[in-house]
Amino acid sequence: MQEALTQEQIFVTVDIMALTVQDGELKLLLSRRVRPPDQGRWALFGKLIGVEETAETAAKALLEEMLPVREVFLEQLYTFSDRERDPRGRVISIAYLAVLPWKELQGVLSAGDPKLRLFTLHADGGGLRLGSPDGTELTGEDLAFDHGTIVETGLLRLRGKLHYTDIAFHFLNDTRSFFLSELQGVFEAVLDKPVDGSNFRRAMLGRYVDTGRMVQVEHPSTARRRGRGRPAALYCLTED
Amino acid sequence: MQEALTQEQIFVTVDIMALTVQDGELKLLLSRRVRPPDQGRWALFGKLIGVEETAETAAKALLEEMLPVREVFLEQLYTFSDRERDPRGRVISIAYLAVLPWKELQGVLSAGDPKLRLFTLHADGGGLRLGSPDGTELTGEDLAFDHGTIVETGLLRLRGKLHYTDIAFHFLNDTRSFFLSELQGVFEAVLDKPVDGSNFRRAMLGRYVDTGRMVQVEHPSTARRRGRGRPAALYCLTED
DNA sequence: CCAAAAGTGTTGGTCGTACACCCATGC
DNA sequence: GCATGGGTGTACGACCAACACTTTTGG
Repeated sequence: MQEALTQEQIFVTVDIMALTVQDGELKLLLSRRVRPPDQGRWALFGKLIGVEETAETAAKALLEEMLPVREVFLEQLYTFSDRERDPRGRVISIAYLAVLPWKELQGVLSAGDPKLRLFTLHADGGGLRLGSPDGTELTGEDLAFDHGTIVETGLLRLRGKLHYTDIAFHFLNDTRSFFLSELQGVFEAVLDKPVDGSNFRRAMLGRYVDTGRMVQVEHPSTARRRGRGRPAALYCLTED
Repeated sequence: MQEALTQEQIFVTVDIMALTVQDGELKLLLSRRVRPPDQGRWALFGKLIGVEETAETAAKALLEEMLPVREVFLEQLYTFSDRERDPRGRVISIAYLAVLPWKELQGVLSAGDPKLRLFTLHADGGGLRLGSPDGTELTGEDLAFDHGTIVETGLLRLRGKLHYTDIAFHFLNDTRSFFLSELQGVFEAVLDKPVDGSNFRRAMLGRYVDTGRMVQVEHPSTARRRGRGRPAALYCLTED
């Protein structure tokens, strides 16, 4: 006979830190809380996990609640369990990092829900700096609960993983047709500093083209013009 | 008025993957389960989180239950939430990685509790291989619950962090008096492959001695003899 | 007892890769 | 103005060779 488990109630939630790159800037999707606690503050998306859900599936479900069905990059970040992180009780949060192409979000945001907003995300030196087009400037402290801490953790993780994983590609609107400069723009937005084009090109060509994971699909000379400057080559990510 | 939370009962536990290096081999501390489910199988240490505990403090408390009070390296690994991971119900586990100097464990193990055992840990290619001095050979599948998965995750994380963190030092019996070869032994045990002594020395001297985080405390010529071969220099980790 | 061998610690070099930084060229 | 390519210097790891100092071995 196996014993039954007994434990005082602990609530378990998932929180999603949804990121995208728009206009060369890293942006974080936040929602304004409409009720206490922390009413009126900006927060990550979160929900309680159902008994029939894993943390993964709960996070996916939460994302799909607001986005058209589509596969997005989702990765577990860290689990936060400070006693005072939620005044409603003992709430443990499993935080996830989501990476979205800007085009995915465009539709959702153009609906004009004032409770949803994209904030530019910077973290030079001490803390976070969040900005919105209407001039609002926030720090990590201004976010609801411990969400400032979560965002800091996520940003560090993202920056680290940029170099040795394929995570940057998930920011692209179309992985089957993009310029290297677009990819470079993602790197620059995430790292929040300029990247040397020459080295970047060499690195990507060596890491992806030489291994067949990426191919040039259109030669610049045959392409239609796309704005100023020398036409760029189009690349396509191959799936395997 | 803030709403009360309601959620069907989900249990939250911490599980600890405790590692040490002994005789040039990476070893994992496991305990044999004395009751169902998975009775008789080897498992990580785990316990339910109390309402007054954070995951961190719960993990620390669990470690101290079996070890003399002392600070050990402890780091959150990942949170596992598969629905079928525990037949007793909906149990989510926050897994922690603990790094212990062999000398810390020696006392506990010499007590002779047959429910505790150190297994050598290898992971070449496909899966895990766990070995014990009595000839027992296990794979990840043989462990209780999903603990095989947890151990794989932890090992990958440890190997990655070895290079850009100070985690290796936590395996040392005495961080105030050690040989570089001992530290190199830790690297070789964790990575499970030989490490070039020349580069290792250069890297450590550059990374730690030149920055003042490590100092040579005894010149070989003035040292008492310590076995065969050329006498080695003693180093000491400075705290800051 | 002494000399050679074997084991361990330490230092040095070369080579290829990768990145920072700069400059040149094509369109 | 932007995309692309080339070149130099530096840092670091893989791999190799030599040397320093000790214990062990065996005549």
